[in-house]
Amino acid sequence: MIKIKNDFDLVSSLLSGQCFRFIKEENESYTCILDDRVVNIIVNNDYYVISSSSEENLEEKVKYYFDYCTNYDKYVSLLSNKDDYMKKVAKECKGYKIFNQDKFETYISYIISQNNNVKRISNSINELSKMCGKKVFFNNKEYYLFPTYQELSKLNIDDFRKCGVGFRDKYIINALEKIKDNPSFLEEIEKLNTEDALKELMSVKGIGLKVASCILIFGYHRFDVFPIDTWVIQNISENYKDIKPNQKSISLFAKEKYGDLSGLAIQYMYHYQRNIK
DNA sequence: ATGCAGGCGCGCA
DNA sequence: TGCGCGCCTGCA
Repeated sequence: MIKIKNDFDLVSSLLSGQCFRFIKEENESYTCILDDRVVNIIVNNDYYVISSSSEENLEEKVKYYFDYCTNYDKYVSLLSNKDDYMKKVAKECKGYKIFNQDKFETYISYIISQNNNVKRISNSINELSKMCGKKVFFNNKEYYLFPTYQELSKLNIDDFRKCGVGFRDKYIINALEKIKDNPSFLEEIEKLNTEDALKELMSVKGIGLKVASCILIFGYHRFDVFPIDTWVIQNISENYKDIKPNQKSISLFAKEKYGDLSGLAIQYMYHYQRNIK
């Protein structure tokens, strides 16, 4: 068991939709499956009290996952200087963080997320994990880690269907084949600039701009890519009257206005529109 | 109960 | 290049 400082908004960051593997317990604590272990987090005013199925490097692990290494205050103040509306949004989003999730897990999870709702996405991911992920016992309950590439590759198209991924079954297969052809595919993305990284991810049939952007921001912690969805379009059109409410103009606007932090800026707008306002 | 939920690929102009 | 359509499926 460890304690870490409660200096961000765990609950709203979890609920914002960036990760799919957490459970709210009856005692208001949260149980999350983080890569190689299960953790339970009790929220106190000053501390998060964290217990885990594995104590090994627990503090390091948790601090990395919940992004204690990034100085969000600096980003909030940089963004606040850009315009008045962003100043208001950033202030409200101060506690919102983008986690450091596993690349492979993000890659597969966001393929499943397309034209889908959070509940069913979580369901499918849990089923996949149950079918081939490692079983872990924690507090007398069983949990299943997200499968590794090797584990997931053992499944066939019917198995994916059984997990409820629907028509995305073939997209997952394509994504796995990409790694089969080039085992360091996901690592190589890291070295590319954002434009090339998007292009490379989109070379997988089943990954379009939206999914590729989600993978880069949530799996690679790239703060200069922005998944644009209806929430963001709504927010921009309500607050920036001279920007046309479509993908292209919003993308151009965000790049020019917020530069390297455009992804974080758009994420703040998304979060504000969907969860705070 | 029909359209939607954090899209995508395809076929057609 | 741009647009409309179908697609799994559970849920409001």
